[in-house]
Amino acid sequence: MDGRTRRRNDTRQRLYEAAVELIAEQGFSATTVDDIALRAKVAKGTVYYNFASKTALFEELLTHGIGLLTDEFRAAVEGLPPREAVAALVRTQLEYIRRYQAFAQLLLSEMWRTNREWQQTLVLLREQAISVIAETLKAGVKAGDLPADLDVRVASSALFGVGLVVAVDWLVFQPDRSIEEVEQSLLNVVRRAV
Amino acid sequence: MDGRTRRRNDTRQRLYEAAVELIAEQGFSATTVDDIALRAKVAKGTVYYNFASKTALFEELLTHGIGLLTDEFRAAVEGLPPREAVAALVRTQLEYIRRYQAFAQLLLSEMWRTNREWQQTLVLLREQAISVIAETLKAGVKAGDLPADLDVRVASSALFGVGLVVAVDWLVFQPDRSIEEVEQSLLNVVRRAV
Amino acid sequence: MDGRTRRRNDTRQRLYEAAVELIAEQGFSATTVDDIALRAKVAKGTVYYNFASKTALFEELLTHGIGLLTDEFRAAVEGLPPREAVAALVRTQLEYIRRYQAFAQLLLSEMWRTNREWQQTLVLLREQAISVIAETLKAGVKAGDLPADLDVRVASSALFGVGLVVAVDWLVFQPDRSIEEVEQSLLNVVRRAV
Amino acid sequence: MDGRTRRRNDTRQRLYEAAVELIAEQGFSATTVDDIALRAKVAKGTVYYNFASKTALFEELLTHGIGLLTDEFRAAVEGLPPREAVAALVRTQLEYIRRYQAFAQLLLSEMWRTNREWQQTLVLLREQAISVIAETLKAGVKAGDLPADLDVRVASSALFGVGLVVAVDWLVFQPDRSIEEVEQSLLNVVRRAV
DNA sequence: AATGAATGAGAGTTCATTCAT
DNA sequence: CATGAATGAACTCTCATTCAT
Repeated sequence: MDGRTRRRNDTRQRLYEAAVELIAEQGFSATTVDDIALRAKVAKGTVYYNFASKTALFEELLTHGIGLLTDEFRAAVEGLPPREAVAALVRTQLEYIRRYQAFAQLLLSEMWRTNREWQQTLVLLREQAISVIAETLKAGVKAGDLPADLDVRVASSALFGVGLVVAVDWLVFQPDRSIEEVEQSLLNVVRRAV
Repeated sequence: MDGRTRRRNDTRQRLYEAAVELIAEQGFSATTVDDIALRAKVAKGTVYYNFASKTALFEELLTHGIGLLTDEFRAAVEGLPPREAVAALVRTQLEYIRRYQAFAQLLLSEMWRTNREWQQTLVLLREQAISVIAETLKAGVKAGDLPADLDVRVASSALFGVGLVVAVDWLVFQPDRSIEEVEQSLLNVVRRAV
Repeated sequence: MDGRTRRRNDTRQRLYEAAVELIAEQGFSATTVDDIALRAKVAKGTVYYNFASKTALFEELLTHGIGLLTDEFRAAVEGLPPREAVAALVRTQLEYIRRYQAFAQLLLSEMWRTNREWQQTLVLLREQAISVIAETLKAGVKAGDLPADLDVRVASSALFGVGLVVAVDWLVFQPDRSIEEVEQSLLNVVRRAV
Repeated sequence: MDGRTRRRNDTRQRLYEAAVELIAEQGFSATTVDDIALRAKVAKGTVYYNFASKTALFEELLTHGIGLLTDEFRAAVEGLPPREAVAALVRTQLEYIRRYQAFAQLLLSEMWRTNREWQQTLVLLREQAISVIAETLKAGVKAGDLPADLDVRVASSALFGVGLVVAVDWLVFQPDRSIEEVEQSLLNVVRRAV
């Protein structure tokens, strides 16, 4: 990687971060390209030098963020027996949300919208992340470690949503409490529930 | 109420409904006043004759919607013993979300944002609704029906969020499943959890 | 005049007064029909019941106001010898401006504009008022009481303008000084000048 | 100054000129931003790229214009004995008004309004310009060249107003007469008056 | 690789005017 | 004679996007 490419990657990274934070706070529409450029400390034109459009920047950002989560999900369950794998998923999600709080907020706000340009992209990405959960649950049912009548589709979707909403709620409204407490409570509930 | 007042209230009601639906689908910023007027079948100026601004319309709408939920929560727990009261809250929330799906979607999208004009209003309203849950849980702990070590603040907040996200997820992504299933699963989980 | 007509005249008078004050303060365009109705304590529709349009209200108001001034000019010079007549005109103008301060401000603001709807009306009215001054000066020149080389057209126009600007300046920026002082200064200057 | 800065200053200058002319003709409220952009031959957005708001453009314009007049006043009286200095002020003002006719018209229309956003700015600027006149008169009184009982505050204010109204009246209603005549008449009157 | 002045379509808002009551 | 809810054209202002430098 030569100097130019490195510089460019730097700029792109700064733009990603600026965009995630701002969109988490205000939403996509309310965040202007001027805002993003200002926070990333580049000129407005630079945004368009690096991304085709505001929407493209957002979509790349979604893909990047959820791809990361999916990868971490995959790594977490690798080789674990079903019940431990479920616990690992919960821990991984919480950990991820703590690290990328703004991105999590953004997901929570956009995931259950309809009629947005990037809806299709988002649905696909969601599917991707949830499928790791679903596979884990399916394996558990097959192995007899989880109840045979567990509705895998509903359960994996709910697991994902619950983790997201509980963690973000904690970060936004009760930031004084330790994440371990939240993790413990969630794990307890999940263990009893499945 | 004279003819004029009735006409005006009609108009306001139509505007509420149009705005809720559109904002649920697209978010506040992406929804234009033209859109709202068009769907409510009034002229754009009429929106401004009835509300001071787009933001004011949204705030009145939030106040109205959450006020309704809070009232239903209050009515639901009236005179019930703790564990039944908790179940009643869950049922009420799901019922409410089913009836006012668009409003629920809107809440899910806006509730965990920060830095928006109406944030303060929203935090207050949230407090209002959640306080009914908190009181119910507190009474249950006091009566010995719920675990003595239950963290009421975390639990009520989580209960509210989980209901919201699971129900909306169901409405958006799995509308083919019956609400009773969802209710049953949620009740099971909640019962075990508390 | 029956009860109805009296009531109507009342309303019209109130609207006149409200409009004059507001237009003096803010100008014609910046004054809204809502403002006028509010200050006159009538409903907005009432303005349109009494006047064809905002512009018509303003034109009637100009005609009425300058007509009054012209009449007072005429009455003031009646039968006086030239030099006394000039003094009388100055005194009359000041007196008038003191009584109808808002209207005078309004005149000062609109009289030297160009390209406005009512420009033609205003020019005509101005001519009307100034012609009384011009006739007085002409008679003075003829009688040998005023310099033979006095440019009547320039002088009458200047006399009118100077009186207006000095008086309004006094009312707006030096309201603590007595009108007699202003009158005395003006009379001195005018006497020496002609 | 680089190319970009030069381009931008060009644009700002063109906008100043377009705005002055239009506001002089029609007044501030009746002049639209579209009008201004059209006459300056730039896009509407460019107005807002260069000025925060229509009001801000107007205020900058006022500051710029009266600053210029004040500077010329200062340069004109520099080193002159009192009576000559007064004559120089009159000549300077007339010359200025002839050069910037539209701005003078605008001043005449706005200076004696009340209750406008920029009123405070205008009062301050007026003070600035008039203070040069006042200082000149004060020096004359001190030197014994002007009557000891001259009310400096009233006189300087009147001098400013009279010059403005007479010159603008001449430009608007008697553009056929030469400026020298007007200057001569004004100088005569002023000389006798003080 | 980056910049920032300029653009114009489209957003929120205002307001003179109409009309059913 | 008077009202005030409703209207829509026209306004001020915003912002994603372009492009010459």
